[in-house]
Amino acid sequence: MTKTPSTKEKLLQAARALFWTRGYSNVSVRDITGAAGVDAALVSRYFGGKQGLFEATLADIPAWDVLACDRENLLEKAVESFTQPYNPQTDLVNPFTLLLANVLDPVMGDKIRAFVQQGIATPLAEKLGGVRAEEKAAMLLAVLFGFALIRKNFQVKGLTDTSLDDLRAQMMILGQTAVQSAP
Amino acid sequence: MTKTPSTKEKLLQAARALFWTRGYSNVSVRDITGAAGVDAALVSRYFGGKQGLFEATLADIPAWDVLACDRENLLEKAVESFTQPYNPQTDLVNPFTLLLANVLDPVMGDKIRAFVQQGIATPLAEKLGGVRAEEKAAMLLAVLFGFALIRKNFQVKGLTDTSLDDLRAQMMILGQTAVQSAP
DNA sequence: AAGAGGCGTCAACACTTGTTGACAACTACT
DNA sequence: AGTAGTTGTCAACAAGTGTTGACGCCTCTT
Repeated sequence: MTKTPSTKEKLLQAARALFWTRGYSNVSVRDITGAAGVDAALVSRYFGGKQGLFEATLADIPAWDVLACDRENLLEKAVESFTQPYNPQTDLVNPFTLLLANVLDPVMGDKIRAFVQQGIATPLAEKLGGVRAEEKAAMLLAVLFGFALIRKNFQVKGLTDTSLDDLRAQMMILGQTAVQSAP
Repeated sequence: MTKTPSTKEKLLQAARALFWTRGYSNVSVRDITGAAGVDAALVSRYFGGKQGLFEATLADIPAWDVLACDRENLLEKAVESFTQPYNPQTDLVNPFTLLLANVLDPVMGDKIRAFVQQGIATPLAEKLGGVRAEEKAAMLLAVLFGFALIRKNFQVKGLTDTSLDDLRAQMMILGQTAVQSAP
């Protein structure tokens, strides 16, 4: 049986779920502690404040496992990780929405941008290699993030109701196009 | 000479500039009135409150002029409108960032989604026509919005420092791929 | 038994938020 | 001149924000 999580873990879990969907400024400390079922004062006690709690959730983001696989099936893995079924429960491990939800925040924006550049874009460019690696990596990220944005956040009709297999096939074509350098 | 704008116009202008960059919840009424140089009480007087002011800026969005041109040069116009130089002053007429900045807002999200679907995605699908028009339109939007997201918001290196001509060429290829239906 | 340290609860704080109503200044009309 | 309507100013409000310090409870050690 799973042992009951500690208060610190309960706070982290609730914070991640809320920051993930609504962004730093749209979530209050009392929202988090209310969802976690603990007192509001414990956020300052355990994490030094709301900002510290947010940074703890940020540090908690798993390394994007796509970066760990070979160059050949990198594209396939990337597409797969961005076309998972729409399930808030399991999607928590996907850092995408947390990044999107907070990049505009006046205090957290810089942190988010630095994370995307150093933790995602630069390693991806190194993995891709070749000429104009940075540009190709950025284009691929644009395709992936744009897809997730239109599907999950804007919920535009053509992407929310199509089968995952069809979507993945389309995304593979787009991804391959993105990583091919113009002559 | 340009006649001095009325208080209402000054408020709308400042509100658009701030909501555009930081999102609804990250902007306070006093931020706006401070930038406009007017009293904070006038927001409630003229627009019925902060929410009314936001909706006024939303109603102020010009119809996406790309939707007005022919089917042939639609793609070129769309790419062009999304690859303008990074200029906050002129970019105010581009609805993109206002939409992105507020789609996650707990109170404004629904309004934004409805606007994107009815004001952009559906007309674009009708313009594209053919089989799977909705899907193709959504994919094209994903490419366009994803590009703007990675470039302007995340400021990833490969897209911020490349020449506009190169970027446009790349985007044209991606856009054409997006609107081609899989067999 | 007595003390210490970790853990949670409660009330309160200083501050910002959006909004309101009273009041003054000005213009336009009779 | 007098009056009505508009427009801007000021102070204040209630609600919500993040944070702090005092207090009580439980467990372990001596």
